[in-house]
Amino acid sequence: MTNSGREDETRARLLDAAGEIFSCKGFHAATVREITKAARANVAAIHYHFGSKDRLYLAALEHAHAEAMRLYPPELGLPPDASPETRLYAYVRALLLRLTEKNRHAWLSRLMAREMAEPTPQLAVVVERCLAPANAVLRAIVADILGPGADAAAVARCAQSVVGQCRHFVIDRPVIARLYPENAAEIGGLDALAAHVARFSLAALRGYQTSDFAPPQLEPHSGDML
Amino acid sequence: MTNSGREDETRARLLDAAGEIFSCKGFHAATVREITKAARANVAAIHYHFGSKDRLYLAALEHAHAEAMRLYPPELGLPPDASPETRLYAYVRALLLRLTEKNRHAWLSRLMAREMAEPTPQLAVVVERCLAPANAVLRAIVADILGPGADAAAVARCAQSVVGQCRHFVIDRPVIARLYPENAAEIGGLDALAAHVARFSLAALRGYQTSDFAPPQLEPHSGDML
DNA sequence: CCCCAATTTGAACACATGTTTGACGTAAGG
DNA sequence: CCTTACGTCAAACATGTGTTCAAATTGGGG
Repeated sequence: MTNSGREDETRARLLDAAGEIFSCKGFHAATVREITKAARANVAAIHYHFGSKDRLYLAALEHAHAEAMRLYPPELGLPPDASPETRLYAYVRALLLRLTEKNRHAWLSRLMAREMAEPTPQLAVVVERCLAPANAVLRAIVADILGPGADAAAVARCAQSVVGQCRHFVIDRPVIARLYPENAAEIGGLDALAAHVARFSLAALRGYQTSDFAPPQLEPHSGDML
Repeated sequence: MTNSGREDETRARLLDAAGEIFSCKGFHAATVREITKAARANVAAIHYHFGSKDRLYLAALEHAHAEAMRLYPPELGLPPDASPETRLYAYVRALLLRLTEKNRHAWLSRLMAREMAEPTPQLAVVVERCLAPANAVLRAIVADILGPGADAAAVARCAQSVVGQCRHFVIDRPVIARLYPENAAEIGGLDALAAHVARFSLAALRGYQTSDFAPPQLEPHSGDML
């Protein structure tokens, strides 16, 4: 302690500052000096408390994961007898909330978003443990709406269509705003976005199984990909 | 050799190597020495041909943009009398192709994807010039399917829902694969993905206007965001 | 043949980074 | 009071970075 009581405090400040700066600038662009300055600590404090910049990054990710799960658990606090439509809306809204969290830890899930664009081996496991339970909940909701005729692949694809919309509206928000410069606010706030994604996805799920869509024959692409 | 004729060749090799390495490791993580080594050129060649690492990055982005537009133009080679459904499928397929391009320039659109996660001021303009025309095409298709009763905001949101699905299925593919480890191939190849996104989105657009969905009242979130 | 401009090269520079060191200050125990 | 352990701090270290420079190399023209 330096002193009594203060010992863990700088560690916690370091964790918070690291999460915020890592999420804003990425792992490489963020410097330990910037983090320690934001945390009002010395450069050596990182090595003392965490060992290295890498381990600090890992610790910040685990901390963010724990905080996100604590604030927005997959159950969402809904009554178990809620309709699938309500549960879908609640799931979408909670996901958007987790992705845009700006209250105490503005960076909670943005770290994970950045990880997906530039994955690091150790953290894939963390992402997996964080995303898998929530995704199971979503698939249950989707399966309920699709009905018994849907196979697992269709359920999985539709669930990812829902997640993809949410991630895009939040993560690519600066790009979307630039695409509609005249009326950037047209896209709307979080609740309007949640309503749109839920409405769009609900209509999609209801008409998915009975769709008469058959992909037309187009000129084949040169190389095989994916 | 060094002279005459070869002068532009190293510049082209530099451009190719820069695009590949920048797209794989990001701007900060990529080093000029790695790029010049991949291009079989000297470190000083970057400064000689482009002036700096930043300008090389900008040149690589513009080069990638031009190549992507040349290979997969927004018109998609469809007959002008094609149905909106066919045009939607073709647009989705072309977008997926652009995002997964692995033939000659595996990194064509991945640079843009990385830019969105970690935007740099100068390149936002490039992204804007690249994405805006294609997005106008998509909005026209979406407006056709939605019908005359849809306002601009609804069209914009639905168009972004389509784009978001495509980006998610391609960019977050490693995450999706980890979510379904038992049957990773279940999601399917590019054509299957294009068929799913088109089917999902078509059902959504057809039912969007006549949807009876009303967002249920949930406990409000603490902070206002976005 | 020799000179010239363009291009490439290896080596060095200045700087920022992550990391380490050793001293300093603060409490607790004898 | 002295010792000890722990946390903090400023300063320095080693390394890798982008950048720069002058010499070397190339092919074409007088």
